[in-house]
Amino acid sequence: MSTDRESQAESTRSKILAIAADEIVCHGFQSTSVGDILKRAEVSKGCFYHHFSTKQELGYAVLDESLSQVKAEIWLPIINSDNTLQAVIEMFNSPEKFMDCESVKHGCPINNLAQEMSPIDEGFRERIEAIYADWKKHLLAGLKRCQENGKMKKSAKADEVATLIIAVSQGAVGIAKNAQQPASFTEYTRGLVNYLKTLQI
Amino acid sequence: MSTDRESQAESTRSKILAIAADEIVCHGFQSTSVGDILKRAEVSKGCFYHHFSTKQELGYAVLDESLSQVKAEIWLPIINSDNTLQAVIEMFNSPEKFMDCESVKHGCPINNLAQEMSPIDEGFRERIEAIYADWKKHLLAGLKRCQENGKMKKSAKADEVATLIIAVSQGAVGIAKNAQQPASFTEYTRGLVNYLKTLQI
DNA sequence: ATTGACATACCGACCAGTTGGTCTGTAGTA
DNA sequence: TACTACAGACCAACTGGTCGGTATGTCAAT
Repeated sequence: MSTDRESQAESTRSKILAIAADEIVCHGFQSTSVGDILKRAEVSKGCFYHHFSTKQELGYAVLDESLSQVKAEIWLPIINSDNTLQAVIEMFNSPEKFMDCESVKHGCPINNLAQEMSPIDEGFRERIEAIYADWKKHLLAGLKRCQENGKMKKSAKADEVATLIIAVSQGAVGIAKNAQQPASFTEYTRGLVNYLKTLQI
Repeated sequence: MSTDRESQAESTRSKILAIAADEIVCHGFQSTSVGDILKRAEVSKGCFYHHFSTKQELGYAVLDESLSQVKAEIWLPIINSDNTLQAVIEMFNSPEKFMDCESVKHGCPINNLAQEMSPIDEGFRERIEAIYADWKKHLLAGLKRCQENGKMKKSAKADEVATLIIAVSQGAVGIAKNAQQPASFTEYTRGLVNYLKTLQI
């Protein structure tokens, strides 16, 4: 059967990918050593370079395949809610439901890569910009639905609210990462939450 | 005279410091090579390690002596204004007066170091947290002055506004850095500006 | 059913280049 | 003589990446 061998190979690949993702959030991309990934994954150098032609390609793969879960875990519930505005407020009120303490300390993996790699690697930049654009598009759609359903004041400009939410969340995640404690996230987010409440009907 | 020799040494030191600061904003701390600094500064290794005992100590010195000017250039005018709220709005409306195109591409140097080094080096973390706390303290004082002088609604909670401003500016700087164009800064900042205008009297 | 050609998945020694850092030495000054 | 300010050869550790080899499987021809 080809399946056994192929699925074995696939699991090796995803093992490398998962460990690489972890190493990258901990040390950043440039300071992540391929050698360290090999050790933790208990995989030979030949094996690694069979699956990924360069370290850069590994980085792209981590971004594409492993980090798409940020969207699924954090943004999708908000986007798909029938009351997006309320869902955003709840997320900021109870961040611990979405982010554990570890991820606060390491920050948003996408934001991390954005800050480190965007100025020096166009491949990273393009991918990350696409992610931000995607978030904004869906968040905006959700907010407009709120306005149509009478859950959000129509006087507010939905696109400005959407970008405000994204900017604050990225800023607060960064500040909380620096402080190394989740409480800072709440502190730097409270002003936005209270503003968003004034937009509710 | 001792002065000649000492001032010569001091200028060597500050030359290293300035070039190191530039290298660090361009490549991040960990990926900045001491060797590259030596080449650009036209200085020998012995000279470098005479002035700085380790690369880490150089990083601290850059943070303490070189990057603290960010405050002076951007925040001081806002903090010292007799109408801080208005000054903040103006800053967000005309960011090009405060940040040239280059600095948009490299992002806020302090935020860069925060994101890179805070989780792995307590010395960097402490210094950066102190800077943020300082910004917040002075911004808060400025906003309270606005309230007392009847330039800002007293119904707004000054501390929440202050943290909101900081979070948005950090988030927007990061997003603009990723987009590699100043226009994004304005886009992700507009929502805040319009909110701040509603607080003016 | 057996064989042999071929591909996949992996192994690990090896490589040139770079890293931060050390050490010995020296020119000028006090 | 002793100290400061520098010079630069040198070093071990580590970097990402290469390359020849091998074990294991697929598949077509016999």
